[in-house]
Amino acid sequence: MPKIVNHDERMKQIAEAMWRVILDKGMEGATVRNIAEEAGLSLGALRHYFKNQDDLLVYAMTLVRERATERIEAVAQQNMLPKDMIMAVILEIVPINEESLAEMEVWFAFMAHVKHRKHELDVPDDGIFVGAHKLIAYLNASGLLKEGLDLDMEAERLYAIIDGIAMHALFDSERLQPERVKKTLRYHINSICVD
Amino acid sequence: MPKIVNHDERMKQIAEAMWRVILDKGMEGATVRNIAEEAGLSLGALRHYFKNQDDLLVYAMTLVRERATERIEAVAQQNMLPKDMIMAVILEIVPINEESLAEMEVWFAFMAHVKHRKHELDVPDDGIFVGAHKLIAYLNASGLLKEGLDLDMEAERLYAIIDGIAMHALFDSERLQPERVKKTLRYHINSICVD
DNA sequence: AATTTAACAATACAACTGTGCTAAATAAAA
DNA sequence: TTTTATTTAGCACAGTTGTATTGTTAAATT
Repeated sequence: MPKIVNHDERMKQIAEAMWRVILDKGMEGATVRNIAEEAGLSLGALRHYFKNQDDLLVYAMTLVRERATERIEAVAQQNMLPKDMIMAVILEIVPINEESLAEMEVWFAFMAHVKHRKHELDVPDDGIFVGAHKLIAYLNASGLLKEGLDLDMEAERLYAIIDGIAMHALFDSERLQPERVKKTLRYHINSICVD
Repeated sequence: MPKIVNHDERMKQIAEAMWRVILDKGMEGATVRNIAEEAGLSLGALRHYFKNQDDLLVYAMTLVRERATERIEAVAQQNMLPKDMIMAVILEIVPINEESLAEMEVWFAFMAHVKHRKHELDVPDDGIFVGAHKLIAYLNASGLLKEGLDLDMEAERLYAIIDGIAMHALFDSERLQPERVKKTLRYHINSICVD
């Protein structure tokens, strides 16, 4: 087969081009033409890889999720102190740098766009809910949690805080800068952990 | 037939029609034609009240914010126990019924849509940040806050929890139902208050 | 009574949309 | 080299978009 780049690689390049377009022009600017141009391809070429726009949309979303999951798992496999690991994992979700800020914006744009079409599109879940539960369970297993806490409630609360801060960091990045994000997260973790 | 309703009333009707369209079809379905049809008006009529789409967008956003603010202020003026009032105020923001769920969805759609156009559009702030600070300050003034809390951090955390839960209630309303929303919020408030 | 203005409706239009189709170019296999 | 499959480009198409223009009617003002 003609393999300057392989098929999957091209699909990823197109998906990444879509991210860039969304970052630059928002979801309303994410037309097949704009994406093709950003990817340096013709309309026909793009259509060769994705038979319609929804296919590309779902693929691009799934790829965002995969990339984030990979980063988190890489962090989780490092050998760190439990409280440090929790922080490190959360900081892979919450946008604190250019890359994760872009990722978050793309994900948000996707979610808002896809909200009223969940039934017709196979939209991936972000997995943060189960992640929050795992983090709380891990803290508990490490014996770091304070006495008398409700684990289920703590997971729900952590889940809300993660996405809340992520959202604020995205929409009000000037006010909620990386240092303040970290400070707030550390404050919360300390509030539920023994010293 | 002019003057059946006055000018401002018509503008509100059109904005409300826009909300309904967004709820039904999402932001991508919020075209001037769909909005006009939903409002029972012609394109020309709509254009008589809003000279372009951005004007309508900003007006509709502002109206969402105003309505919510009014509801919250009405609650705040009731004579309640501080902790109950805090809960009541937050429950006016977080979507727990059809109306506030719709409001939140519209607001979210707006935010996602105007994200990359903030500079050219005069989009209103939701005011929840200052609201969260006020709530914490009120709890503190009432002597209900636990010792040794960082007020600024508590406000930031409450702000994140409110918007995080709001977001989850919106996108995962099946799992995060009203009772669980209330339970989580009560859990958090109790965790920062003396018994 | 005459004039102006507010409140619409109808239509036109250029730009842009996703998608389908055809044909050419390219590379691999024979 | 020939054959075959993959990749790419270009364009047509029908539909939708926001907006501009023009026309009509009735109320308000003079």
